[in-house]
Amino acid sequence: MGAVKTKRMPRAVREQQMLDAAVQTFGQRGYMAASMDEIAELAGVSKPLVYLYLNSKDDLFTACIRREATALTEAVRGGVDPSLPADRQLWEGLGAFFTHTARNPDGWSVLHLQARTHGERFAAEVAAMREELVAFVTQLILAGAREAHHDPDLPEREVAGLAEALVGAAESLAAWANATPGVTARQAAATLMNFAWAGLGDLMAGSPWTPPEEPETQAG
Amino acid sequence: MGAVKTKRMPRAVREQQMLDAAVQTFGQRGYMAASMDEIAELAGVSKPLVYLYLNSKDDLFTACIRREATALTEAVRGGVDPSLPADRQLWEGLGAFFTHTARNPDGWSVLHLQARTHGERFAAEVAAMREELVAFVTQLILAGAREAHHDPDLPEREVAGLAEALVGAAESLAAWANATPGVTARQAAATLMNFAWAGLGDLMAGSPWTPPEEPETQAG
Amino acid sequence: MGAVKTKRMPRAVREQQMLDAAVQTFGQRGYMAASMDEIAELAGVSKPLVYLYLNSKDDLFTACIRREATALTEAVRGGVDPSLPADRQLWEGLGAFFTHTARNPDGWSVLHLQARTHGERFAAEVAAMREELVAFVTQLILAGAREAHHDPDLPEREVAGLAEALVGAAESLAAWANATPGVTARQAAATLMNFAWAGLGDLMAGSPWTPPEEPETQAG
Amino acid sequence: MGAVKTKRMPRAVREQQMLDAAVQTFGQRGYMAASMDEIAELAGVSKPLVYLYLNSKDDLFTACIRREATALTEAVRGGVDPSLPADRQLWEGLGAFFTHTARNPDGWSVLHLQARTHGERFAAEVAAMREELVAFVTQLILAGAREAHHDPDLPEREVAGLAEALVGAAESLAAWANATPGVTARQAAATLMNFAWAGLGDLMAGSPWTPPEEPETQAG
DNA sequence: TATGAATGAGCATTCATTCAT
DNA sequence: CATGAATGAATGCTCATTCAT
Repeated sequence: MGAVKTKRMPRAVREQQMLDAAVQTFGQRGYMAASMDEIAELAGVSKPLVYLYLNSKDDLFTACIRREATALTEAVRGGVDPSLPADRQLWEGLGAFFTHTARNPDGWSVLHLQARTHGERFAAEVAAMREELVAFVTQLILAGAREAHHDPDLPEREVAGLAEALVGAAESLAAWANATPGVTARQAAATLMNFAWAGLGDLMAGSPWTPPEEPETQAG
Repeated sequence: MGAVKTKRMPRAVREQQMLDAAVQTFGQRGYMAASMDEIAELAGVSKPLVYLYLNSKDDLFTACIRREATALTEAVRGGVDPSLPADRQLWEGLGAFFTHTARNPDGWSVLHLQARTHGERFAAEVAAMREELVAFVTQLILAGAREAHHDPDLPEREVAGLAEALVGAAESLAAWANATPGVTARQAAATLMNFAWAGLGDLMAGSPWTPPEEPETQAG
Repeated sequence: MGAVKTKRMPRAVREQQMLDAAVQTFGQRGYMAASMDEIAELAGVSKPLVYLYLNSKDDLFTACIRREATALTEAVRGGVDPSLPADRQLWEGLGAFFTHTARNPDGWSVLHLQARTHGERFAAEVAAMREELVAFVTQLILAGAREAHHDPDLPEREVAGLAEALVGAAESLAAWANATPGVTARQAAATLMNFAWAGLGDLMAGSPWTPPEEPETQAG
Repeated sequence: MGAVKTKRMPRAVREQQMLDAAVQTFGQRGYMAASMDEIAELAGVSKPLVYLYLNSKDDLFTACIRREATALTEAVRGGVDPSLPADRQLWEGLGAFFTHTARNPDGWSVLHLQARTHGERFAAEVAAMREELVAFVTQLILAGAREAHHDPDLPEREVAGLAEALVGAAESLAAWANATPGVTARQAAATLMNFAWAGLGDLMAGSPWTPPEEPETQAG
């Protein structure tokens, strides 16, 4: 179990092993139920070394949050082509989001569940990342409105609320997609895109939002 | 601190006091960080009495979840008039939801955060309640589609995903509304209703969903 | 479970019910593992009543020891006809002993195991009874020696040791007989009688002690 | 009080110190009344270290039983010269037994009293050792019978009962010898040897079994 | 006579954290 | 760079015992 016991490796490498073990353990057991003993064993090192490098359980958890938050935001930003129209950007961003969370369930659990349930300090850490995502979505909404050149009367707070709702729906669907067998990241993205862009009213009237054909692998 | 030390009360009353204290403590500290000592003190009783009545930390937490889940579902169902059209029912349900969660932040924390992060047993308990809400929303969506007499091509799973997204967005907005000063339950409901019913596309094109005028307190 | 809940009985009767429950519980669970709760429930009364009548766990246990010790000594004394020769008396006494202990395993457990393992106070209580039995056996040995009119050179302490060994062997065989299926009280008595009276040397040389034919039910 | 606080010792040494303290505490207080706190303090270490090495109160007790059982059987077997005649072997074995139990009263208490009164698990552990002793005695009885070349008609179960009685008598006498000032292991062995080998009948008739003179230190 | 309500005190166990090497 | 040895401080839980009625 755990990493193979290879001795004497450079600090940076060891640290990553520890963070890997920590994310896995925190994600599966929860912050409080995860013991430093278990993390150290899973990382294949002795407990004092974990303390030497990461300082304390608190700091270790914070490091996990930061690493996973960065990874997630980079995945989303990296998945989006800023030259496309707003709805296409949203569609791509959602796809990247669902793909990343599906591939890193422990990291997502750390961010979405653990970090928000164990003290303001950690919650603030994720909140920062979340605000980045919300801001990104907010920009998309405003850009979309501009593109519709309707200069729609969307007040500041209203847009903030919409972005918040969209991100919240995405987070919720991520868990649903992970838990429902047969639902892919792409399908989750499509469902949410429909919901968010077309709205229930249009959907019921038979006017869904139409996803582009095979956007990722397409030539043009 | 804690309830006034009133002695010798009937069991039923004491049990409610204990549940009150437990919901508050679990909601604020988290399941693991909450100590039975703290709960007992807050309830104004000795620890053995808590164990005598509620059996174990596990059982106490389960009792909290059940009480809060029941309270929430009843608040939502009770806030809806089933004779109204679908969008109105949704509007009222969301209003009741945001109102209840705003008034019971600790209970909402127990359901939304704590119960989902500490073992399958507890998660399953909330999942049952959540499914009830999702089913409720699913019925509304189907009813709305029927009302639009368009027999829209909404496959089973698609509807489930939509309902999931809507509930998720609501849950997320509840936290946002609680945390953002000046955002009322009514405003949160309006934002979400706009988002869900009209969709971003329509919103950007200047066609929002229009809430009824002062539905609860209206003259005519 | 437990006695049928009949209310308002005279104190003496209730006390016996409590002692019955206590002996059973102490005998099976052990002194420390037995809880006053369990005893009260088994006795079909509330805990305060147990305290009202028997005062404390300590006192309750002492009462159990006394009752069982008295019952055992009376059974042994009552089973012996003092007009018979020494070996016959020993034979009858052993039979009564094995019969009683087989019929009251919980009481025997209280005396033989529990009382000796939980503090001097209790041990002294059984020691008193045991000394009575040892004294009885000592008298039999001296009487037997006199009957053999050999005025054998048996010093005081030697006789005490012999009696001690005999009683110890009996106690040990009682447990063995209870645990070994198919070994009756009579057989246990015969085995011990052989061992004690004839001795291994004689047994090996083919000269066992001969038990009388059907002593208890005999005509003459 | 307790061991001098010597820091940083190898695990094996600390474990023995802990077992020493545990045997003493269990032997004197009893299994349930002994607290891990007391044992740790007596061992001169902190409680967590006891748990780190010995795992649980249960396991600690089991370890005590095993250590003491092994020590006792080895003492008895080591005290016997198998080339001697049966009665001499028995005499030596009894001597070793009484000597060992007199020197390790706490260990003997653990085996004889505590282990038998606190759950089947522990009882089974001692029962194994006891059966070894009973088997040893059974062999001696059969060997003795063969030496008397009388091919005495001793049925299987009869011999088992005899051995059981002898061991039981020995166990009982061990307690008696420890509690009676002035009774040495040698005297206890002589008393039991008389009782067991010659039998009360022969003793009364003036034909005791004769112990060899100074067996351990004599030349021939 | 009898009990529902209540508690002080203690116990086994675990965990984050630190020396000394 | 790395660890075996060690602990202070909690925490969940139980039990004998007592009021107030």
